[in-house]
Amino acid sequence: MGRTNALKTGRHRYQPLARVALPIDTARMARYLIGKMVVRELPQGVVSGRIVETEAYVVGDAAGHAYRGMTLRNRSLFLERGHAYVYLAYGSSYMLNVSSEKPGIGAGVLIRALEPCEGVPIMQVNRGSERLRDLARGPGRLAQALRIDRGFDGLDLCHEGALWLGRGDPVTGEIGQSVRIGITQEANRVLRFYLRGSAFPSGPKSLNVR
DNA sequence: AGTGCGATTGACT
DNA sequence: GTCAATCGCACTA
Repeated sequence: MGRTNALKTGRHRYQPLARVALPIDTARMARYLIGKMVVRELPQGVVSGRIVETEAYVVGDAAGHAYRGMTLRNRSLFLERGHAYVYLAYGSSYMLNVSSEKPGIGAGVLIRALEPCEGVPIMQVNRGSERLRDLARGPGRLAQALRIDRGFDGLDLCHEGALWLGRGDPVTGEIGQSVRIGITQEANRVLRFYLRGSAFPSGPKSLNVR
């Protein structure tokens, strides 16, 4: 922290991600997003976190929500890369995804965990939890900490606003990979990415070794 | 109109 | 480690 003055903008430490810099390939995008920032601007202040865990839901993936074609719920997955797809899982947890392919092609990256950076006290209020490690470890917790819901579905995340993606500090550690969490279809595909050695990714230890 | 099912979480043994 | 809550959505009729 602190050596990123070259990236500084008027209001924030980080510039938004440039869409042209996003890989047009879902698995590569999932890896690319490790180390980037999710920034949420709330009335109380800015809340942000560094992405430490993602999962790719690729083209033709039976586990992906776009697999059976476009519906009212999943249509944001078909937007140009860099748009939010937010849905409600299990009736209680919102999931933040980033669309990842060309317009009309449905695929996305699930943001599964953040290392909290700015606005930790706000996250603690939003989550009703004090523990730093639990604030955004898991996709549902992440959305709760940042107050993300279906209202953000379809938002372009490549511009500063209520919710956007920022360039992070360069990733120094290794990026690990594993099978994805919580799915039954295509369960053997290695499409989960995480920052090795970080305390903030979700998942059992057994998945966080490679 | 009815049915079944999760890209999870938190509580509990 | 196990397990149930919870509800929007897709699917069938």
